[in-house]
Amino acid sequence: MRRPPNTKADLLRAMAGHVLTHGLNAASLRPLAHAAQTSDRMLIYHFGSKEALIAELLQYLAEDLATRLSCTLPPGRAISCRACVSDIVALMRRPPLADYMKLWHDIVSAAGQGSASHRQIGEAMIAGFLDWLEQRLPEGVAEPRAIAGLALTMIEGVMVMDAVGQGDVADQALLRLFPA
Amino acid sequence: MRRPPNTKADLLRAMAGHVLTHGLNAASLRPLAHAAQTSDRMLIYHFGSKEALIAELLQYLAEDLATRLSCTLPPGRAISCRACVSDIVALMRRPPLADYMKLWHDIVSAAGQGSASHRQIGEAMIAGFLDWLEQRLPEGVAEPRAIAGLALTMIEGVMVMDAVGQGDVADQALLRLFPA
DNA sequence: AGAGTTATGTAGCACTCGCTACATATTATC
DNA sequence: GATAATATGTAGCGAGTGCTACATAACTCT
Repeated sequence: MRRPPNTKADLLRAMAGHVLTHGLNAASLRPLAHAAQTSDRMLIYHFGSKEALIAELLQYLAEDLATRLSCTLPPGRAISCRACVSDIVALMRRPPLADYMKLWHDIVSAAGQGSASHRQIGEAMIAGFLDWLEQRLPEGVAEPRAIAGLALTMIEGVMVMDAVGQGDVADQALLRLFPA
Repeated sequence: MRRPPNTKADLLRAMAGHVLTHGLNAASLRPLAHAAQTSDRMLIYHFGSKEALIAELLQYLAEDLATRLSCTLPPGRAISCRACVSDIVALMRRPPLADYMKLWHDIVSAAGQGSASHRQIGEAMIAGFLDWLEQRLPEGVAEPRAIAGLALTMIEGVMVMDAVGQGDVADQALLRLFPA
């Protein structure tokens, strides 16, 4: 294995792009293979099964999202809980992170339908987000873990409202969560 | 058309049961037809296309959910915002309404991926829920529409957290939204 | 009774799905 | 250079997809 032209990481990166633009439900082997300039035959060869491939792909995308989040927002603590949440929401609503939110809802949907692998990756993503969010809260906030949970739950609700075209309601709600 | 053994409403009721237990992604014509004791041929005959069928089915299910919500919770206003929200969440988490929440996330997922019909039905469901929720808030709440929006956005977030096994975080968040 | 509309069964088409069998390159090891 | 392990192409299988063509019942209206 000197310089394999298509290492697993290369494949994952290419497939991630496809999934981000077309969604999980359109993630069939042949389209994924085409996006990675290989064949369905080779995807099964590398990952064993579609289920295992999707699991690895979601893992890759989860780390990718976490990295993008940390790198895009200025490091350090927010000036207020309100600013912390509204900054994150604003970021999630615009490309390129908006695509990750569409994918996130695909994961939530599959997890709700009973897919253990989707539920696990979803649980881990929330846990990681929670840790990161807690670190971003302003200093001196009482019970930061609980506040982070409140903020994250609210953010999830906002993203749902956005998805069905009710972003205005979500905006009004955000204004009331942490009064200025 | 005297007594057609299978009227459209009969078909919709039977198919609704199937979709509630198996989800939207498993809603193919043949399984749906089997659930309604008819054939894919007849479903297309009655509804014109699968897309139109799903649209009518979701419309039916949305009205069904609204009816169940109104009939299950005791009529009248809640004693507090906190109780109002927690009663609704408790109801949504248990059968039979939990199935509607899984379906709801399927709708959100499809809407996010750009399906106009799913986005429309989702938008209408939120609007209806918002009206109903506003009516249930205690008397004397300032700006009840905005509070209903806050409560509903939070409820959506709680249901997402539940779907990925983070219901505990959602519970903690609920306790802080409307302090007792 | 004849004509026309409505309802339904049977068969099938063209396509996609995940996956596999088989053959064959390419590379690593001895 | 022989042998073995790794990597890849071609072709296809069986199942499922939405949908249609065709035939034919059953019923309504004149």
